[in-house]
Amino acid sequence: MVFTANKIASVLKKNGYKLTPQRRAILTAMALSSEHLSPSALFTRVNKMHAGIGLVTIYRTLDILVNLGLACKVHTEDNSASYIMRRPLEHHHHLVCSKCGSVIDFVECDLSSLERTLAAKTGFKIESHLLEFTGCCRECRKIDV
Amino acid sequence: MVFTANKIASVLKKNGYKLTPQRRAILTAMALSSEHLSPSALFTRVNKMHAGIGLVTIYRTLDILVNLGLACKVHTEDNSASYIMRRPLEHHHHLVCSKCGSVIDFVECDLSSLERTLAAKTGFKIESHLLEFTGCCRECRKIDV
DNA sequence: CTGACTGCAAATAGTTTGCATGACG
DNA sequence: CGTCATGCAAACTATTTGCAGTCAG
Repeated sequence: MVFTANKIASVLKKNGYKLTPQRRAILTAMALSSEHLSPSALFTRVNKMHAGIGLVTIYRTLDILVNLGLACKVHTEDNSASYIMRRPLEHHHHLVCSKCGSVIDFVECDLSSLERTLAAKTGFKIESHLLEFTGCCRECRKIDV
Repeated sequence: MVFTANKIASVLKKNGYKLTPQRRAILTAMALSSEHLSPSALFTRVNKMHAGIGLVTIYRTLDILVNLGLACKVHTEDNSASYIMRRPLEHHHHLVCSKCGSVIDFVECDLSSLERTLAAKTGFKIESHLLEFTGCCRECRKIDV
């Protein structure tokens, strides 16, 4: 379950941010998408619903969302960032299709024992981890043989 | 054990690439560093040893190394890429210090059962995975307290 | 009202490309 | 010697910043 646009809107307010039509449109567009969107992809979608919103506003809004922990940045192969609404509470990871770029989330991961081992061996204080599987999704396997 | 500059040089030759002084300098600089280096950091180091090498050449050489599987790209927090010499044969992952950027490799990972579960659930043919821990290394913990 | 927000344009930063010259093999 | 490699400058793409006008609360 993803945060709804309304839910996020109220979090924004609580943190002293104003709720402008632009921000509403951005939140709605993000909530409607289950994939990660690059700032410019989001820009395109947002402008279909509500023309005239600047790319800069997208960047600034994404920045706020990330700072509040409502959205998260995703690593992509090309050099641009992508953003996706964060699931409440859930720590999650991605399964990325190298052909079509579709992304599936998953929450399963049991790395705590490995984490302890590594911490003990290296003296690191481990703060987070990134786990990403790459492969070929069901659809692309059909096409490609 | 990291590839030595010489070892890599011979792989380059085998693959039909010419061995220029610029490439030698880049290989040496990379082999000397245990951390990942961004193209511009590498540029700085390379030019200390052998002035006059263009940043463009760094990019082109890194590209070749990645294609030959001799170096690999590392994810970083800012939007730039970093590269590090790859260890021969070994499948490995990184433990990255968020303070100083040092990288420790490790090979331990047991993700095969998770991989099977995900493959069954999603229909993906999983080809590879990326696992990266981020934290604060022993040295930086001393300094920072 | 008033400070926060927006859009524009211009500035940065990272990376790529076109092209004439230069050098490895 | 021919081809691949290099360096420069310019092109591009992604992102950030300065600023004056606008609007939510």
